[in-house]
Amino acid sequence: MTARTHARTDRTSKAHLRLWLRLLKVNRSVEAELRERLRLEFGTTLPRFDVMSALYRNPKGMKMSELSRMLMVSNGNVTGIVDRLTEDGFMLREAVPGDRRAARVRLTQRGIAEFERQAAAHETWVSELLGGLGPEDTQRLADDLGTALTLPNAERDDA
Amino acid sequence: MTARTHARTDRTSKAHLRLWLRLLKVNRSVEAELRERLRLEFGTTLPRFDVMSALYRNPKGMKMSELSRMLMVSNGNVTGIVDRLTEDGFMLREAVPGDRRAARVRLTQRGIAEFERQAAAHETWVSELLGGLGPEDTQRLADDLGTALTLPNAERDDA
DNA sequence: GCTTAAAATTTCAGACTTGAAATATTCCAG
DNA sequence: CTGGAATATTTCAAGTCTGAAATTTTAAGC
Repeated sequence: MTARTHARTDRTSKAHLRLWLRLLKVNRSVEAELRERLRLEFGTTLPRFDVMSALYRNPKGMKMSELSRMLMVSNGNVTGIVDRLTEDGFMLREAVPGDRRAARVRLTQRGIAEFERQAAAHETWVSELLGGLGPEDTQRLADDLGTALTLPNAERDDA
Repeated sequence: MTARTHARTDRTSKAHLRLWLRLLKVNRSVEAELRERLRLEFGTTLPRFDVMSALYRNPKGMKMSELSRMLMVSNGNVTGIVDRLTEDGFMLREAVPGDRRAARVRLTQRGIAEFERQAAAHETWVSELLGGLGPEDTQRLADDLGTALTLPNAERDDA
């Protein structure tokens, strides 16, 4: 390791750090705004929206563990959110035929209808909040972010 | 509004949405990994690290409301985190001379020393996690993200 | 001086989140 | 078929987070 190598490494890690802080700020700003609007317009929260979104894309339902893995949150966390959404009549737990341990969760008709209203507004809001980026920059950013992660977390679920 | 305009608008908002989902995934992956490592290596959490980081950059201390604004979290949230960090001897509350409502919070010597250890590891980790990006991509991404937000949240605090 | 609005902070209830422990069930080697 | 590892989920304690209400102090107008 020469002094020159150290300098280059250090500069790169500083750049990575700067990028991370930017990313964090954009993320927090957008999330804060989305949270506020979901609360005011639909009386719901971001985690609830996320769960409903995952189930909307999987009409046949998902096991709790699948939900947990896709959303990258803990098992216990999903339990509580699904509990509350179930109380509200937006989803329900079904038994899995071959396995009495597992439960399959899916949206009710009411849940589907409600989510469609929310999703339409959500897409508009996101586009508004990221409005500073034209189509080309947006495309390029999305692509670059796809290659950003070193971890083996890049699953093919965003086709 | 012609059909053509609608199509272009729709395509752009879909691209924004795709970007937002990518950003969310990168953010969650990196945060999950950083949280895990902070817990295992230092027995601390991301929110605690964030508060200490803000105070490290402001050695003279910050008011609770300044902390809250900079970190984009609620006032009540900061209160609890500062309480616990104070119990641990990493920071302390001082009276503000001219204003008996306000309190200034700053790191203790022990807090400074502890944060410096954490920050060094943190920078290494972030760079490792974003290792898929070379210096040029990193720079460009950071710049693009800086122009992403439409909201008036882009303060000049990341020099 | 008095009153009232504004500002700084804390408190609070409720939701979200984690990691670990507890439960229940399935799978499998012997 | 039986004991134990593995899997699916829930429960739990503790911390994080929010938005609103309460508290305390300051500032401003009259």
